[in-house]
Amino acid sequence: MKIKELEREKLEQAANMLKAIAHPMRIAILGYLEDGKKLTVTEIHELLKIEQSTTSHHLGILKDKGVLSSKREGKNTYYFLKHCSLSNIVDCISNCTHG
Amino acid sequence: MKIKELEREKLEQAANMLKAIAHPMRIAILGYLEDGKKLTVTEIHELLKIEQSTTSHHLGILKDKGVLSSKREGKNTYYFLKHCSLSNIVDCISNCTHG
DNA sequence: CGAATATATTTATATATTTGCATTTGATAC
DNA sequence: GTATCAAATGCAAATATATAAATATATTCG
Repeated sequence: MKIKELEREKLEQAANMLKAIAHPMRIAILGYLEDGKKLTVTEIHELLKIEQSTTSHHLGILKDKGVLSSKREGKNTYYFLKHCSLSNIVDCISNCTHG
Repeated sequence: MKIKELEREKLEQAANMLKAIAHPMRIAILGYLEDGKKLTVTEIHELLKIEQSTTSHHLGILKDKGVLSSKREGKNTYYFLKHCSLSNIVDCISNCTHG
């Protein structure tokens, strides 16, 4: 595999990760998961006041792209940040946003 | 306007900004614009080896969403980061990426 | 086992994005 | 003025994404 390919792949992975985050609801989810907090699908779906299936879908995207991890405990599945530093992205984008 | 609306709007703006960044070519562009560097459309189009019109389109998206600013000088238009701290996002996502 | 709760997946429709080509606009030089 | 270089725009086809409703899968409890 060429260096160039590696670069392209890495760029693509980075883009996919950012694309996963780049959605109002998913940014809100990340906002709730700062400082290593762990929340269940139901908790998030109630906090955000959106459909359960939609919530699960969003969490699935974030997990699939490597933003979140999950851990099942009994009936519940807890979701949490895979890399704590990802909170920086939300903080940074918030700073650059006037509103 | 309600607090909730403000929140929703801010989330949306943040999402739009991230969505603008969340593309392989546009991440690459941001990579070239670290440390306050300024580059023209042609320079970027040659660096990335993509069509001029495609380059212009990407730059337009980044500018429209508040990620980049531009400054015309004669025939050339220079593009640069609007907030230097936005480089942190690229750095952060690169760190969280294995590739 | 069956009922209840928590999550995930499937499906369909609507909407948005990416890309390159062709064209156009803008700025400079002659 | 015309020619030239730089950048932006309009368009169309392919592709991707968002949402909700319905359904399916797990897990626990009795």
